[in-house]
Amino acid sequence: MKSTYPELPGSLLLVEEETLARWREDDLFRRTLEANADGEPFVFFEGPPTANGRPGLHHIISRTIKDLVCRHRSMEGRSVTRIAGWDTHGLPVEIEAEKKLGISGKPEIEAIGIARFNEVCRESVFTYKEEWENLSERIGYWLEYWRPYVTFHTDYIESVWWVLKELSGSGLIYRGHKSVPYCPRCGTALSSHEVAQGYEDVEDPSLTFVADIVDASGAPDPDGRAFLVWTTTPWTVPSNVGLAVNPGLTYVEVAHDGRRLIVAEALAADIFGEDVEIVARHRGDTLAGLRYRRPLDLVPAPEHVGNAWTVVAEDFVSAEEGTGIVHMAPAFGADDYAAGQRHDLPMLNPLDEAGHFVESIPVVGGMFVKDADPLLVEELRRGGGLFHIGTSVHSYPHCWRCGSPLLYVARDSWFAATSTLKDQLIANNDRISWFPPEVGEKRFGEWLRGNVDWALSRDRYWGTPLPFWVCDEGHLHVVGSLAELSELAGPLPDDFDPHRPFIDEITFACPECGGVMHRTPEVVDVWFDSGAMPYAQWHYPFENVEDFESHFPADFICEGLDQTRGWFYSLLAISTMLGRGPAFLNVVVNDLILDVDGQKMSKSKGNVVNPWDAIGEHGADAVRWYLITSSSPWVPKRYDPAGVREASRKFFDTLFNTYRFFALYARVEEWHASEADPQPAERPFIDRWLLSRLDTVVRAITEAMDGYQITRAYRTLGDFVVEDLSNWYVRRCRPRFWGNTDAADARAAFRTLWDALRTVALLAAPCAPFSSDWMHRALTEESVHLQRYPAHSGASDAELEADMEAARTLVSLGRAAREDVQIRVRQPLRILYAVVPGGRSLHGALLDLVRDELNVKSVEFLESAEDIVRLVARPNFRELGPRFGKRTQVAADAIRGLDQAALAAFRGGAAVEIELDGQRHTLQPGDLDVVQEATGDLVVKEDGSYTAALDPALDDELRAEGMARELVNRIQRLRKDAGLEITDRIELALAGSEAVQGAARTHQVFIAGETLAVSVTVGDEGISDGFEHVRDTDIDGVPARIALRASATVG
RNA sequence: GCGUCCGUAGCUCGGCAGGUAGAGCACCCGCCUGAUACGCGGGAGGUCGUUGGUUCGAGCCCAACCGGGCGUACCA
Repeated sequence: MKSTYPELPGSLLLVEEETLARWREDDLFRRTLEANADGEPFVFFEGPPTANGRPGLHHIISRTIKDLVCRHRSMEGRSVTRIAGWDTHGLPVEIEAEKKLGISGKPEIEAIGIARFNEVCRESVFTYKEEWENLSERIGYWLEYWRPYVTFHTDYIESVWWVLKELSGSGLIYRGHKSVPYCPRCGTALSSHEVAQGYEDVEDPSLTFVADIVDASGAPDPDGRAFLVWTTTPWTVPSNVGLAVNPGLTYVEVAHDGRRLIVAEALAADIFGEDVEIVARHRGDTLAGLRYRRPLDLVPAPEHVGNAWTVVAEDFVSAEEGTGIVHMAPAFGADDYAAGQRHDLPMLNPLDEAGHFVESIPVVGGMFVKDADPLLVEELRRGGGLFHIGTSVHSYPHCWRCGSPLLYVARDSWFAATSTLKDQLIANNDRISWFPPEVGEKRFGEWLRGNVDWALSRDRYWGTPLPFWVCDEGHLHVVGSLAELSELAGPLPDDFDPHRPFIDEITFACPECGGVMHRTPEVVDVWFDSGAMPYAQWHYPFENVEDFESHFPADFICEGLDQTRGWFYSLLAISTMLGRGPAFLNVVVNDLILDVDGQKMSKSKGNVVNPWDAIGEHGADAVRWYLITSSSPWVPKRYDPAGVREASRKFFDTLFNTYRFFALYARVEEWHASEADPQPAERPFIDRWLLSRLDTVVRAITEAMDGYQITRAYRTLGDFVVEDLSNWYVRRCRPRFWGNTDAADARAAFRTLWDALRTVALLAAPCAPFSSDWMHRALTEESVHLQRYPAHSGASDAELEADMEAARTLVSLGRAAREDVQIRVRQPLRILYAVVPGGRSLHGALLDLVRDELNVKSVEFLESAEDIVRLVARPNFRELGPRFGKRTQVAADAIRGLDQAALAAFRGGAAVEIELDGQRHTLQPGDLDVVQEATGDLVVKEDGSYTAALDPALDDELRAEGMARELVNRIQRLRKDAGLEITDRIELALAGSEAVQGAARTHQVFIAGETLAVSVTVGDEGISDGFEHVRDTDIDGVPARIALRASATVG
């Protein structure tokens, strides 16, 4: 049994500190895992962050959601495995290492040596590991950091190899020569989802050049005809080997400066102006096969010329932009490459690995491509081939890590043939529930429908080495395990590190031809690492086979929207290629966190919020609560510290105050939950109401949580705590908690409030794990995180709740009426007339409650006072619409026009008709509401179908009572100022005008009772020297004198 | 360009299968002040981005447009 109810620490921050210490002491997280070890699994996958970057505020939102969902399921008894993960390979790490070593680019890396370079990578991988772990702990994100999966660990790599071997076995791995996005700085190709991360608007040259037509022998065209060609990449012009036209478009020859320039007809006016001189017209297909002189003769002609420098017909050519004639450089463009293959166009690639022209090229040798643009334009001008040069802004892909503009270059790469499984990818995606759905259906769905093969290889150093060995004959052997490798190549050392450069040295005899097999030098795309985590986190299939089977697929994952093409895709692509269906079944997507002004947070803008600052200022629970309740996770969220403060004040302060109230009196009265507490059915109306509300709230929250509508769930809880629990239940029930002579009633009140607080703690636990745990321990001495989440019992009573709703609405209206006539609530009034929709009327305790709240002697429901009532018809469009169609408004007008007698009759159940265009229609009960409006000297307030009419008339009796209440109010203030304890008894003397004295005498017993006065004397003569505290005061202009002293009588 | 989300009171956001606009904060007025330097009540404040359309009736459905975010795309 609870010995006592502890004081709340002074702030949320202190509550969190204290709770965090308890968790550490109790090793609580592990205990929750152990408690549910035999429960039905709820499978969660942690998307691995890179620990060589610091965690930001945006990480807090997804981590809060992850934690919230996992805690919720855990409280439902599910066994939730929450293995941490670290993404440790790839370009981000390598770039960091380059900086650390003060080098840049592949030649410098290789000069230092791959061994040394990778050593630095390995060291930097965990730079911020501790900060991540500490932040996770501080925000209450429970994750099994003691057994993380780490993508550079040998076991992990071995599982990735296994995956690759499986894929290879299914014929999904191939080496291809394709045009791929290529980062010249990093010297490697990128996958399409990496490219998607780096689009930026840039200003590029807009170049239009001339390509003179020649005949088969190379002689100029006798008519001086030439093509006009547009490009935004002048550096590709030396590599031009073809022009493409659309076979179906019409092209025109335009006389211009002695030449006849060919462009698409649709664009002629844009290029030459309205008064173009058109000399001839051609269909595109008739132009195909024409030869032209290459615009720049810098790159040596290839050995196999093929159809170089001829016009080809391609459907992708449009007349939207440029000239309608497309410059083709198959070495630098996917369309160009494909068309080149079709038409036997050669590839001219004068670039080195770093995107520089090779030294042997005249004019631009050794230059970076983008820097060469102006020189090439100048070169064109000199040869007479320049038509126009300008600039245009368009969005262009950049390296997602280093920011260099990407080049599209035809290169050898390893691919996974995902596009052959497009239908399965789509089918598997259909089995995933996305929150919000449109991300899955639209954004991700579109992406899948446009799926291209996954370029897996990276020409880099720090990554999972591709386990592909190739011999001179071109035979491929994929190694799927370390055991297999040692079988082929001899024993491996115990501490074998599968990374480069060591792995590169391993060779073995080709199983097919006996030749020497060397490992292909590339490493794998990091996204492949992370997408393989479902298997590799268990070192599957080498170990933990059962663990893996019971933890696939994930029931739930949650990451930022930016992972749509990242982790979400790699998980699905790999599981689909393995034939295992979707890797996850539910995914919550969160959007960006913006600053107060809606700007993206970025270091350059200096508007980044440090998560430690946010938590240090407001507390983790407040930040968590704010992030969850301010708006749905999937809409961009503006982070507003003022909003966090408000959330904190509103929810946490209210909840804490409610606890303080409970604890204060529970201590005084020494109440503890026990069998002696009355059963709910035996408790007063308001207790049963609160318990009903609680059950309704539990049901609503459960439904919302099950549907991953966590924002809705916690808004519901917040509203309950503030509106129902604190502002209504506690406020109404305050007197029941102290000095209550009805012991059963006191027990009922304490028990109800205790139950409510405890249930709120349980419900809040997933979202606000610290304060809920503090409170739950304070109430029960047990951690909230080892309890079961509340299940709704069906105890809710809709009638009860509707009655209370009606009462609260009437109270609200009554207050508004008092406001109108400026009569404060302390002044009693005679009567309130009330109308409640549906003919509901209130009785008993509820009626007392309304009378008490409004301080009126009686409340009458208007059936009994029809002489002061006017009936008003309110048409119900929902019913009338379907019945009257176009004439709904006419019918509504007719109903509004019904007279008092007709309405009274209708209310009484008689048949009433309206006439429309000569036709009579009998009104059905649902067609209209008959509402009563008060008339006369009453103050009337309405809200929907509610009406409250207050009689503001005062008489002497009411005035005296009002005065008595004012006196009580002043006496209480004086008591407080005098420093008396709540329970101290006093001796009281009152004096003042006739009104004061009269009221004091009439209501002496009342005043004494309210103020704990053992004696009351009235009149000036009563105030003698013996009173320590004397005060002259003023009650609405009436002077009064109050005197009191502590009584010797023990209370 | 295409796609998607968003646009509702000064600010942050609700608005449940279309039935005639809400909450919180801030502001103003009042009340309360023996759990709560907090609370309560009230008030003012909106042509629901614009324009059309469907409908008896549109914040909600459709179309176009405007503004913003994000995504996407090697249209050279």
